[in-house]
Amino acid sequence: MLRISKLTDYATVLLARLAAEPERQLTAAQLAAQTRLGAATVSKLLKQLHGSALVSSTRGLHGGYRLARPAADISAAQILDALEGPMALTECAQHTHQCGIESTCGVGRAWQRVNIAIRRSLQEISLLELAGMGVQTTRFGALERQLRGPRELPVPAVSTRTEKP
Amino acid sequence: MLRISKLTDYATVLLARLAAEPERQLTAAQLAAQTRLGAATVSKLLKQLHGSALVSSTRGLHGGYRLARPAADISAAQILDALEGPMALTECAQHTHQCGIESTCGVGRAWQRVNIAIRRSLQEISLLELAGMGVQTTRFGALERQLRGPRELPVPAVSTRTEKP
DNA sequence: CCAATCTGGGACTATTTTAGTACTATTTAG
DNA sequence: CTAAATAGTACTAAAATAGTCCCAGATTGG
Repeated sequence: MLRISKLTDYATVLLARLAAEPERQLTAAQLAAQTRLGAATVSKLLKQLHGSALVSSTRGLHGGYRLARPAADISAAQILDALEGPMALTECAQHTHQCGIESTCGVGRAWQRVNIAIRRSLQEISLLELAGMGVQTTRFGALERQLRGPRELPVPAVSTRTEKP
Repeated sequence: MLRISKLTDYATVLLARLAAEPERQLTAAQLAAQTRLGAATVSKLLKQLHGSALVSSTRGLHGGYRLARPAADISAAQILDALEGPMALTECAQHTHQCGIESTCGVGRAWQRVNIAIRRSLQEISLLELAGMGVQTTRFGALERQLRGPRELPVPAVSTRTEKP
């Protein structure tokens, strides 16, 4: 349903935690405790984030993770990419095959454009904003502009992340 | 990967076919043949689209489907809604529970806003544009504006829908 | 009235994706 | 050397997605 996966959501929470204390180095276990997510899962996610160069790590005793760069320089798009691979709204946008439906397939092209537009929007949102550490002014640009409008902002529910420790 | 489901993609193709011949009434079988999708699948999709009032149907001999309203009045958001239900980027955006992570959960709120922004963008795109029957001028608004920019448009691949008839 | 041809609505199955776990290797401070 | 970390990989379980089938209801031509 055009939804991001739980893992991506978790990862954002982890990154937000790291962003809250940029100077400290936190271990996977600490982050698991703080976020109440499963230790194994947290560990896996951090590895992935490390692979995508969003966090840096030091191994060995007293090791841990921290953000690879300032939260302001990490975009939502990058987080998505790190966890879900380069995004493509439709399957056909990925391959280069021809499909049997030459006739109607301006459709593919159109979704593709939608795709790109969304992607660009996501690039404008930094981890700083996702973490609620605001500076809502400069960035959020296009998105924020659309949000301000005739309709009122719906009161958003608080997160419901459930997992057994 | 922030992707729409195959079925939604198929549905768009079907709608595009219908949009191409607004005056005719096409049967599920005809549409299946034209789009090369499985007859059963097409049938299911059309039922769903009918349920969401995107297409109208007449039963009995010489029955068939046609668009319920002009293609210009059907938005991408409506198509998404019809097939995937009201969209919510994260799981926590749906329920009203509290999650254990009160601390970091500006995150939920932020995704929520992203969500709404994307949704609003999708509302600006009509089936007419998705079908490649353009009038790219008036609508596409915010999205199109973002697309025009420093970067050049990547050449999009043609659709690769595969299914055995 | 009857048969043919449609749509309508479920129920069901297979496949794919996602989520979560476990185990082993490697690094490093003390 | 050892304890506490990360790194890598493989595996399992669960859930969502995709696709199929069947039968009931509607309509129309003969």
